[in-house]
Amino acid sequence: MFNQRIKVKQLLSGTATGTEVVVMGWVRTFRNNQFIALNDGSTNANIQIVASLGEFDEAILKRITTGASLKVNGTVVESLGKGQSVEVKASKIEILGDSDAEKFPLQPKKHSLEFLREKAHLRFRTNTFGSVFRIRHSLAFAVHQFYNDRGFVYLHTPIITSSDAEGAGEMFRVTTLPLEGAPKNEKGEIDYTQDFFGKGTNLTVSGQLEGELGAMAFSEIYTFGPTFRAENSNTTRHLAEFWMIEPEMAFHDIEDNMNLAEEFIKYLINYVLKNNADDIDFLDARLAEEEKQLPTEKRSGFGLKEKLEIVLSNNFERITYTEAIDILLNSPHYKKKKFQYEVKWGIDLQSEHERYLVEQHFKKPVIVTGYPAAIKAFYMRMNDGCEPGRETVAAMDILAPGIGEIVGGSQREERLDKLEARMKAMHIPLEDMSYYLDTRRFGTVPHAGFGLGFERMILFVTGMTNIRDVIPFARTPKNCEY
RNA sequence: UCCUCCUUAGCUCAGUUGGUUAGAGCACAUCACUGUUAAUGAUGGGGUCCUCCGUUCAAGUCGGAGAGGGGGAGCCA
Repeated sequence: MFNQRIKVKQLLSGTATGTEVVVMGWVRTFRNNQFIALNDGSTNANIQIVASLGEFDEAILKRITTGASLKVNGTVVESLGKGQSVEVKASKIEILGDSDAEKFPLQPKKHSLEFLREKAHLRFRTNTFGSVFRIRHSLAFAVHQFYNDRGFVYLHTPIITSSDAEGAGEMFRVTTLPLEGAPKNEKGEIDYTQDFFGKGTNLTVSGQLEGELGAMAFSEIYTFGPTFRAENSNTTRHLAEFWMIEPEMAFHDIEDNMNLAEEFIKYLINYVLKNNADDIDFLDARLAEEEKQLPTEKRSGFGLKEKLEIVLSNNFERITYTEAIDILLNSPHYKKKKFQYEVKWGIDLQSEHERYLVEQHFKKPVIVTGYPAAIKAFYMRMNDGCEPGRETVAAMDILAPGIGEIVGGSQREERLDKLEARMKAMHIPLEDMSYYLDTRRFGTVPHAGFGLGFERMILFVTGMTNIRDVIPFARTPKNCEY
């Protein structure tokens, strides 16, 4: 058995001096031909290995370079140096894997995130990405814990789908037909009846519709999986492949939906503050350092930890779309004509409008409800008693400082006649969606749900600003490395 | 897809009104030192100045096109 080692995190959290240990990890730096900073990914902290002068072959010491992997036998001792309380005095050092220091791209110095993005396979070995991806793991775990504790069933919705009615953007086609010389039908179109599934199929853009089918039996379900959008979006907030959490709840109205979403977000933040305190502290310090480089007017004014604690201790502001428009119209910003896009009832809120509401006006997360029906999806429930010409739906978006839309959800239209009318008006073929309409035909109930962009949540919690830095291997237009 | 900025050593960057042999720190090599904390000191090697085309006696520097990247916008999570 090889793995009889102690992890660095455990070793640093109070191993008695005098204990004989085996540690394994990768060299971060080798100082003074004596002191090895060894890291195994369990924490950003390194264990200092002391290779006392004269006790090791010159040939071995030569091979202890940044990036090399080591197995070290030694004794835990109180450190004589100042930077750490304990260290391991090595009795035996074995090189598991050499690392040519001239070619290894990571140096004991600050690298740009852009550079590390190109070295995505090695960036896990840096402090920043170590923290980010340990937090990503924790958040994923917390998602399951949150819903499991509340009796939700984790439903695996399909990744390959023949449904394209969601309309949430361009889809990636899934096919085994040859690109050249694909079979054609009489109309000269590609004949998908000869394709693998006998019809056209795509990668899913959302598990929501299937999620609704599950909620109509289990009462409460959630999905948590990858989704795919072939939109040519080149921003710090979009990926072609991203992960989404979509709970769907029977017997819930829009208010229940908001309550759950707010509770969920706070739960995730709280979980990470408790379980990843070191990583949050590191990212907090890193962000503070970055802020110092910025001109005063561009600084956010408070730290990462502070921001998360403010979110935890305040209720999310809840306003209607109509109120949001009024706030914008009465804002000094509007009166000074600083908005690039027109503000009037009926528009979709632009990024600049959302940012103003969240970052200038309320300075905390905001839930906007009751959007105009004309700009929202077919499955959202029509609000009753609307002014003619101002029909709204029971939609809700949660807007977060620095991120924008982090959650999008709605109460679903459970009334068959209204749903069918809406689908017809939006030219959605009812026959293709018969399975979906069955939930309204047989024991329909009020229900609601939302989607939380997992990577956007990670951005918020880590204070990172580019979504490509919070997913291990980012897929974006013109970029699919690894 | 649109707007905008950027691309100089392995990395982070400097490079004057266009002018001879393009610099610094880190990294790397050699030596010295040895309880260091991104160790330190000395010496040394290291360049398709993103690519192509053009202007000019002369282009890292000016112009055009292209590629890659950053930021913003649209779309959205």
